[in-house]
Amino acid sequence: MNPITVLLVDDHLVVRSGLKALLGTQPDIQVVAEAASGEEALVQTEQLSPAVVVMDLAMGAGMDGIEAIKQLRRRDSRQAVLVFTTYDSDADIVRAVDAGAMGYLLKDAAPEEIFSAIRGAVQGKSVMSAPVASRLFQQLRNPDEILTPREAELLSLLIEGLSNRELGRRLFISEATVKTHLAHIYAKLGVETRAAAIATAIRREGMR
Amino acid sequence: MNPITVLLVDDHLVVRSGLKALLGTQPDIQVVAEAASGEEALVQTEQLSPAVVVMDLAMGAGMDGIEAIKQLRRRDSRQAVLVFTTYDSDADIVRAVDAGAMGYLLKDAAPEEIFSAIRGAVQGKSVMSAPVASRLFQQLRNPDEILTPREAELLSLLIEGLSNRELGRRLFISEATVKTHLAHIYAKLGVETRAAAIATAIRREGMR
DNA sequence: TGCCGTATCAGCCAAAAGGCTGAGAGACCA
DNA sequence: TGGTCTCTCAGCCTTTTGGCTGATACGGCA
Repeated sequence: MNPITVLLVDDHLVVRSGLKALLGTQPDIQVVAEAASGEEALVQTEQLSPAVVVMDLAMGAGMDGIEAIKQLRRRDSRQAVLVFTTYDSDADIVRAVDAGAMGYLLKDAAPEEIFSAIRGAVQGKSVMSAPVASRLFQQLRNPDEILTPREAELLSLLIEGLSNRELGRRLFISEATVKTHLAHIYAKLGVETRAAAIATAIRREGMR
Repeated sequence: MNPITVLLVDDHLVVRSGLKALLGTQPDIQVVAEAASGEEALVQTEQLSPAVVVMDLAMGAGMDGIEAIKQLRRRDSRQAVLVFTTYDSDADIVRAVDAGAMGYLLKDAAPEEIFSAIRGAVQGKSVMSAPVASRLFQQLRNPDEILTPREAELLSLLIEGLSNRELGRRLFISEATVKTHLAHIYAKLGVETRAAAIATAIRREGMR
């Protein structure tokens, strides 16, 4: 049986080599190429059609990981994308999954976990580190549970179309505080603008 | 039977006197006060409790008519507010009705129309000039019909949470054009910000 | 032929929103 | 007692939005 071909995408050489060495210990996994940026990843994928793309989200310059995943999805390539990153922020997890990632691994994951994630990915199984999975499930089950009471209150007014100033007046807090809450809400909903937050919140049913 | 007490609110003296003279011809209608601004209108209403407030929307300085109507509603006063204005823009009509206006008359309305509007208002009947009514019904029936095809297209992307730049790229037009379209959409939906536009559009069912 | 609606774009300016950092107070829990 | 979470606020700076004015172009309709 042919080995699973893998493309590594990470802007740090050390990480790439380390991962490559690690994966090299597995006879059924073969790293066929490396890329240091999202752009490079797209080109390499096009040319080599690896079975799995293991990608960091934070790329120093140019296209970031999320965008690269979206681009790959758009070309309806059949590669499975595994996110391999340092942090497990709520926002990144949601965005990566939305973009089409098959799995989400933390860099401190055990080697065996990484191997099985890659093997599972080619079979269409999605794998994620335990802490990541628990966060994601919590999100999916009830996205509002992860919002604090105050944040939920603010969100419910936000979707009425109020401005920051109006939100502040309504809740008897300063505009600065409103902005702080909003930043947290955006992070938790996995969006970047109030427009997207409203769209997301209203769509998640119940909030209308 | 006591005459219907009326407060006139308009920043133009000539309009007030003209209207006062006109209404003076009707024995069952009595103008008890006049105000030249939204603020003044609130004070006068408080003190005199007129049965009907006839108000222009465009006030030179300070609080505008829409805001004045909202304030009156908030104090849950029992006055009926009739909008008496020069223009019949879609935005103003919707906003005035939303704010709680009982009727919407154009300044070129026939005297008889004005009299009957005032008489109807005290009985809880809402009256509006024919062109106003037709616009409003069109809005309510299907708000999208009044949007041009291009505007509707833009709106459908807007509620996805895209920024102006992204909208431009997606539609192959400049950001300037996006802004122009947005301004028109806001006017037609009767909102002022993209956040409110999204909230409104999604709620009007069908757009989700 | 001239006007109107639609779609396109520009430039300028003010207001709103967002990113980032840092910080203090109170609650709760280990 | 010390850490963590939540809520609060500030300042600074950049980007995005929105308001306003004005302009060009095309197609239909009177």
